[in-house]
Amino acid sequence: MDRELLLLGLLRRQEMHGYQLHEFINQNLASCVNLKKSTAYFLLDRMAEAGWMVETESQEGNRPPRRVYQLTPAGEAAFQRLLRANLAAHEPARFAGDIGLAFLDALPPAEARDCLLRRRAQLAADLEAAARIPEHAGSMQWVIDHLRHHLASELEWLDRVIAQITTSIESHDHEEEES
Amino acid sequence: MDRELLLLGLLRRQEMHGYQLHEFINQNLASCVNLKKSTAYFLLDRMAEAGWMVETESQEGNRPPRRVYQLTPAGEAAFQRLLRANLAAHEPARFAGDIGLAFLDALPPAEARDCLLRRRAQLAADLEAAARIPEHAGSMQWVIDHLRHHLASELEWLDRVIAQITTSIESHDHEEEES
DNA sequence: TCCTGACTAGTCAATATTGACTAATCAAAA
DNA sequence: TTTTGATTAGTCAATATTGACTAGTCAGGA
Repeated sequence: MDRELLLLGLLRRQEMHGYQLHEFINQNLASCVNLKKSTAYFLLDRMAEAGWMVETESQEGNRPPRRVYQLTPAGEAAFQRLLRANLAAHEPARFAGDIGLAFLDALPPAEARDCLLRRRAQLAADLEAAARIPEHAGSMQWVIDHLRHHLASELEWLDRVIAQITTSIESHDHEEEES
Repeated sequence: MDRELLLLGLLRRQEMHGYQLHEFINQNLASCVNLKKSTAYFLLDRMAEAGWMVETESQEGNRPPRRVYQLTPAGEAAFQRLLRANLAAHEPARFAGDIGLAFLDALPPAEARDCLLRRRAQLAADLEAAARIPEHAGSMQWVIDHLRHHLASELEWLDRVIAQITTSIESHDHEEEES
């Protein structure tokens, strides 16, 4: 449903062909959705079927022909409906990374810490990358702000986890010393 | 991949049947994964196929027969490998709710604010629910802590968004007054 | 000029995921 | 007591998603 909203929203600003849509999304909106090319075409075809948009073949030079999609009034109506639904609902995020944490005690603490430090490095890199994203026009900027806020919050939390594990390693070391 | 890790990790503590696994996950680990019953059975069958676990039919009383799964050494090895991979990688979360925000300017500000206030209510309710989750044993507690931290951070951010929209509505009102 | 590797644009068979269903058991109300 | 609704346990056909592929274009170097 949300992916449809995204495609509709982009086509609403200007008509585009499939490849272009997929490209734009993966470049600018990777933090919201992970949309593969084949999925994009599937959704576009289905929405065209539903009368939300019309396809037009377009040959530019002698490049391969491209299917250009443009919104119909029914598509605009669907956009309005989906937009309100999306904004009004809180879709909780799923953290696949928490699955590992749930079984953290299956690993010797020192090794757990090593793994998490590698995770931290990636997270920190992502945060820096997010800090370097240039300003975007209009409300697209909210998405970037959110990404930054979220990554910063994640880093803060991960550091707390690592600190606690480090403490537990140290106290364990002391016990070793004393025995 | 992560879902496999989850099933392996649970079966590692004690053998369980499919329904029980699905039940436990949806009760306690809904913040990490959204695993439907049919998906759970599909994954369990596949992992049994791969030799990571063995199925045993078990009839208790005259209840319907249940398939109980228990880990093999190959399953334990897979668990160790997947656990390290999961812990060492930062899997960025996707926020489907950001798609709506990207098109926020398609709505009159007052209406956008109404929608977001409804989103806020849900988020606040989720946060309160998370605050009431009882303590869990061992490292499962990290998952709950993470959920609480994340929801609090989200609420903080959403409040900032709403505040800014409210400001823009007010300044717009003033312009109306002056004209 | 001809080759190579990257980009453009899209297809399709294989996989993964889900919703809707069956079918039995149990508790408790009518 | 028999009917209703909740719970347990799992199946399967329909949908959704993906990875691997085709096939043309273009730019630049040998």
